[in-house]
Amino acid sequence: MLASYAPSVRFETLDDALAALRERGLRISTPRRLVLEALFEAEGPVSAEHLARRLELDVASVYRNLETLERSGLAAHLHLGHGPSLHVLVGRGEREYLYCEGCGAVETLVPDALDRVRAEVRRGFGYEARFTHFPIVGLCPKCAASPPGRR
Amino acid sequence: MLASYAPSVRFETLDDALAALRERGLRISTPRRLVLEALFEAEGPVSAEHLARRLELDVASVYRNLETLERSGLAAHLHLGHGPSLHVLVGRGEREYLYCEGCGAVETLVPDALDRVRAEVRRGFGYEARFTHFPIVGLCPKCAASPPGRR
DNA sequence: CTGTGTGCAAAGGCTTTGCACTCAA
DNA sequence: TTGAGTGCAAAGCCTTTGCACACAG
Repeated sequence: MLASYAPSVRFETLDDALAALRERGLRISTPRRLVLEALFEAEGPVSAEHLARRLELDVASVYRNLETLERSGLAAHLHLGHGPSLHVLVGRGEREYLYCEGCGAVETLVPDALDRVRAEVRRGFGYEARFTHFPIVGLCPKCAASPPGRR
Repeated sequence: MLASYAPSVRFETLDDALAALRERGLRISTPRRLVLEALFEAEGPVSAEHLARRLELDVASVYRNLETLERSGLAAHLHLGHGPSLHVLVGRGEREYLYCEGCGAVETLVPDALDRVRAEVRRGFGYEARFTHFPIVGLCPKCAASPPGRR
């Protein structure tokens, strides 16, 4: 139980992901493969702009591919504060983050780390909270300790 | 205890707010007063565009005033899903919301409603979660019950 | 009178869309 | 061979900025 929002299928490897795309009748163009590889190699969530620059691809193509990957259940995007959307691979677990508004740090969480928080929201309001699209934002222990530091 | 992010000063009335602006050496122009009044009358968070249209003001002026109000601690903005930022008055308590990604419903919470959720985040990760800037997003009881309904 | 705040217009980030060409299947 | 996917360019949202004028204090 504790349904969570884990993907129903897990794509652990690049080949798994490519196979899934082929099964959907999608083609494996060079840009598409590059984007997918870059997501596999990424340390954390990345922006379309970042991928385009790093891979020397047109940003429009990157956006279209990210959308395709998202519709295929291979990738997802999330919002950390202001600025561009960030993209991650789905299927290897880590989909939830804690974002510190003080120092900008992003802490990657293991899959069920927020289950107790979700349970608390469910208990109080009946809402099934998702923290995948809009992660929990706050102040990390260090920033929470330092001077009031508004904003 | 349970510090929360309640404003240190409370502005219950329009006159309180106007006085606070004057104290800061800010002028009370007609557009500024209209924006403030509209925020006092608003049912919930509103966009700059909405205010501009409703008040027949230039949208740039609305944005500037919202920023001024925010810097003065009278207003705040938050992000509910995609789309424009939404603005609310600070100082009358309600600053936290639950947003349903299924049906778009926005549930306004009383000031300390999320204290137990915050406590759970603190307990688990040492983070001091803020839900004022990026509210908790999920599925309301009704949407959580209905078919899987991705997205 | 002074300079803060205004409307209008232009520009700036992020993202999407139109279009003709390329290349995966 | 053919249409899905590409690069390039333009446009679309949301928001900010520049500038000359207006008006609050």
